[in-house]
Amino acid sequence: MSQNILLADLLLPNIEKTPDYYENLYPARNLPEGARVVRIAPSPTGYLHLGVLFAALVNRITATTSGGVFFTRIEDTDKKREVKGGIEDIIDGLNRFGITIDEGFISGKEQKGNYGPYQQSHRAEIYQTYAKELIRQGLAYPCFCTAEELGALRDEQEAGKIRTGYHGEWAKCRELSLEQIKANIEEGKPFVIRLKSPGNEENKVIFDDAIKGKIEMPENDEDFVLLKSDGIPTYHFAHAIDDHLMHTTHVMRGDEWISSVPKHIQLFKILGFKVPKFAHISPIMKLDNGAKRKISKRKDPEAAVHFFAEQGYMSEAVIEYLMTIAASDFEDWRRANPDKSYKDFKFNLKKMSVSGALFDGVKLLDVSKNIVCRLNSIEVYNFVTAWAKEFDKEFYSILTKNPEYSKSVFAIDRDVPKPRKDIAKWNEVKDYFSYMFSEYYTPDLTLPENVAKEDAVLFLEKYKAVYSPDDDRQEWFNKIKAIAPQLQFASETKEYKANPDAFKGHAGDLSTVLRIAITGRRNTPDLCSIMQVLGYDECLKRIENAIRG
RNA sequence: GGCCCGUUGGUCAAGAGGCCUAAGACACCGCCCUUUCACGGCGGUAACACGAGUUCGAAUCUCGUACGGGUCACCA
Repeated sequence: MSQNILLADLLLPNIEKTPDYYENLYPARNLPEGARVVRIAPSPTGYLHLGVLFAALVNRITATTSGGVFFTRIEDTDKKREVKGGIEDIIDGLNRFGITIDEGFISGKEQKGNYGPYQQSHRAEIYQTYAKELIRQGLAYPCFCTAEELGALRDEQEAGKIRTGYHGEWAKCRELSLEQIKANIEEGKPFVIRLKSPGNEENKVIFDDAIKGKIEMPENDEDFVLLKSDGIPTYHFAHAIDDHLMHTTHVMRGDEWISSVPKHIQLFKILGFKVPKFAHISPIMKLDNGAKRKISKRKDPEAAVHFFAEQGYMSEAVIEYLMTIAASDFEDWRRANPDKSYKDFKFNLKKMSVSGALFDGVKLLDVSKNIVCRLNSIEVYNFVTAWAKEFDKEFYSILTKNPEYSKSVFAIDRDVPKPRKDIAKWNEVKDYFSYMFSEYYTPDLTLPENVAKEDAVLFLEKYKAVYSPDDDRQEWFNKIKAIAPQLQFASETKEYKANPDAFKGHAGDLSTVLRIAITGRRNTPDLCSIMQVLGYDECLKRIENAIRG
């Protein structure tokens, strides 16, 4: 035993505290029964990934539903992969999506809470303290194996068809004597600290995953690395210590971690910690050449959450869509509670899919339309201009040149009892309303097949004479109906349908002619409103242009 | 390859041995409404991976096969 204490001091001479110090520093949280303490622990290796957003959402809503705490912790123990500005990108990204953070990094720069620091690179002493304790107890040891040696070991195992890894008799450094270790250290050989795993592959470890259910796996017997040669912990070790000290009750993370759970459970037990509840979230998938695969940062633009901002999706829409994936009963709830915030939804982990869902951009569009159609013209104006300011400067200046006009454009078929459901994302707006802005107006004056050019011209001439900008919808259409018979068109559609041979067409066809003259399109929102917004002079100009054309 | 997990219409999914002649949503198609388009209403096409077994009875339980996914680092 004293050998172990000597070893501990030799390996980690600068560590003077003991685990008790930290146990006292971070007392249990004072939370009501049933409150769940959850977290996301992203590593700052790039921009905010859709999967991280999804995990954050699930954690957030779990904390909210249970009256618990949602915190963030930065897992920056791999300095090689670290990206500058990575923390800001992730945390600020979450904020932009309305994911509120109770504790930890609440912005790119600020941390909040009594269980910090919330950045693993600032917690080295804590991990080393626990590692030292493990060494003292003979549960961890130094390993001097080089990458080459480890590679050779692996090759040997593969050749002999033996399970690979640093376990059992393959764990050479387990047997090193104190003298050998001393000599190695004096030679300046780098070393890692490994767990002396008490596990046996023959035994089973069973745990109940809150999402996936009961899972049974062989016990861990690998002497995996606790502390890397730079004294920084691996994920596994940091996870056990941080989630214990931060009193996480539910570890909800991507399901790529499932296979490591035996390691984690073993660590928690060895360290004398209470094992948290695990919930492994299935990844969001993507169809690639007919094959399903996890959505990838490298291959899929939509993996980066920034993509949605560029396209002009509302963050609410993305969240709403993610909720439909997260909870199979969410859509039913939404129908019953159309006006509530998703935050009021009672989230149940059991309603999460066990297998990964394919990302469905078409469904997102639909969800998005349902949200946008509830906005009024002022809100749309504000959102579109905010979007354009960042992603379409030209459109921005056009929109803001005459804000009142722009707002009246967005009011068309919107500030009415039954708003139109058309726009899903802001980058569609320019094209959708192009005819409302002279800069983008490129008319296609092709007439429908059933209307002759002469009739169209004649109609426009007659209409021009009676057109008044003050006409309401009723009056507006009445004028078209009044002209119809003069051109052998039916005033009423029913009239035409009852006796199609008696007419060239019906008033609807003529309104299409007018629509084409005014907008250069065959399909638009309410034409009467469009003409009112465009104004008399502009409409007249366009009608005359169409007559000439 | 070892170890885990999964497989219900094109997609998301409900489903916990008889309520399944298998719900709903998106997409698609048709009809109605309608000045176009959209909205809305009504209707339609379309699924339990396969094979054994247990059972009076299986989408649901068991086993096997196939396929898909994850994981096997001093990365997280």
